[in-house]
Amino acid sequence: MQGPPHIQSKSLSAQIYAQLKYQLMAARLQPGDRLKIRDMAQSLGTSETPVREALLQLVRDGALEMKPGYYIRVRRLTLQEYVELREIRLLLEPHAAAKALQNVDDAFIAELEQVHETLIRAELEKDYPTALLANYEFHFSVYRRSEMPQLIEILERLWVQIGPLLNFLYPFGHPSYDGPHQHLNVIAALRNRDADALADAFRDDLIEGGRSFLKYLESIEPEKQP
Amino acid sequence: MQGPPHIQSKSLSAQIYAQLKYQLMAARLQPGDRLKIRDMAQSLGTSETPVREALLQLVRDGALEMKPGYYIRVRRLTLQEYVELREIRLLLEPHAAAKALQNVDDAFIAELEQVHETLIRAELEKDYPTALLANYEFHFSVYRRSEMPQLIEILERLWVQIGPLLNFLYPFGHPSYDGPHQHLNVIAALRNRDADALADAFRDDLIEGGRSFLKYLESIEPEKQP
DNA sequence: CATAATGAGATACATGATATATCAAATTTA
DNA sequence: TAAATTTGATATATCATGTATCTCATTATG
Repeated sequence: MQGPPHIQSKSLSAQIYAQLKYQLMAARLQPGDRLKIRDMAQSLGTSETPVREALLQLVRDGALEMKPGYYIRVRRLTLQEYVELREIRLLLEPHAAAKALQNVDDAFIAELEQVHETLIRAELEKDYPTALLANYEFHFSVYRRSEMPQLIEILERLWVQIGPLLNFLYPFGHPSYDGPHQHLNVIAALRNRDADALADAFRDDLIEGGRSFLKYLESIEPEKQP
Repeated sequence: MQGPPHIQSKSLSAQIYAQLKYQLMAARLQPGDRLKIRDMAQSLGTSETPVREALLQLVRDGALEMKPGYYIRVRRLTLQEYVELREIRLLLEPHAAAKALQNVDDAFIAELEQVHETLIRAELEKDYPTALLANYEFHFSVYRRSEMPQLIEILERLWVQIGPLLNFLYPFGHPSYDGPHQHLNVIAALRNRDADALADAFRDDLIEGGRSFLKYLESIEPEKQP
């Protein structure tokens, strides 16, 4: 999600799709939020067709759910679905990171540290949308260096499914930092050019980052989210 | 791809999407084949809107490629893209198989042997569409037992990207069986309830199955496919 | 209290209009 | 004369608009 979307010279469907994806990642939308084609078309100043097409793409991505003749809303992940997504991410993300290592230079590591600082600052200030975007940027700026575009596509789809849930849970369950932040292990591993340590650092970040979310999800699962 | 598509009581887009997906897996379409919205709408007896929507889904899946104002055609994978997809599959498919093991019983193994026999018979008779579908069925009937629906979704998307290429290459490059077929190792591992052996068998099947494709792809890559 | 009819709201689809990319032929130019 | 460029015709996707249909909630009814 590189900056706010100012796309041009693409089809309208594609532009709307990109906008929505950004909103899903940037804490603008929460699980269960309903999206109405007609309203969106009006507020965007377009017709319903491209809106509908963009929404259908996101349904396919698993970010939205649709009851055919009736409504479209931001998908609500069950606890079980969240766990499954995490399991898949554990298979893919450490691998992407390890592959990225060969394309990492010192300048990149410096940039990454900047992103991490932005994340920490935003968390302290309780600016969760910024924190979420910084976390996204931290992970994907590494993954992108893997030069595996199709793997990155898959990972983007996984993240856009989880995004709204994080938006909802972040204030309650963001990592607590008893120990050092896992991102620092990532940076250290990059410095040492140690692929195994790098993969492990991402694995740990995923597990630790998810732990508090999981705990919270378990506690509210019976009653479901609003 | 369970049998020919006779879908009902779904949205038109979804029906058309399912049909196209089937055709992509069943050797009806080859890389580079062009798909025209208007023609398809006419031959299906529907309007253009649902056709376009179905095609857009498949573009999103990576099965089709589209030059925005101009054409839509079956995607042509480059050698590099094929290799990347195989790398991703190697991360996911053995895992899915291992997870499936706990839900496998003897009746299932017997069914799987039937599917494998269908595959072998079809290959001998050079009935490649049937062989491809049987191979699909062999793999996914195992994966489905993993009870990881989202992982299976991802795998389906990977296969639908590769499908047309296999349709094109199968006559040239289908596995040669110097040794025993890897599917037999799969069945043996299932019988022994050996998760590691099962994962390895799928890994080997993927690598061996891809080897001859790769060789062929490399030989024609410079000039590209028709 | 359970069930059936009714109505509002939203999506799904069909139809029609517009814009744009490509290709080929004609024209210009070296 | 040959090459390159322009120009126009054609085909196609894209988007807008209008209509039909479906789902659910509410209310009426047995």
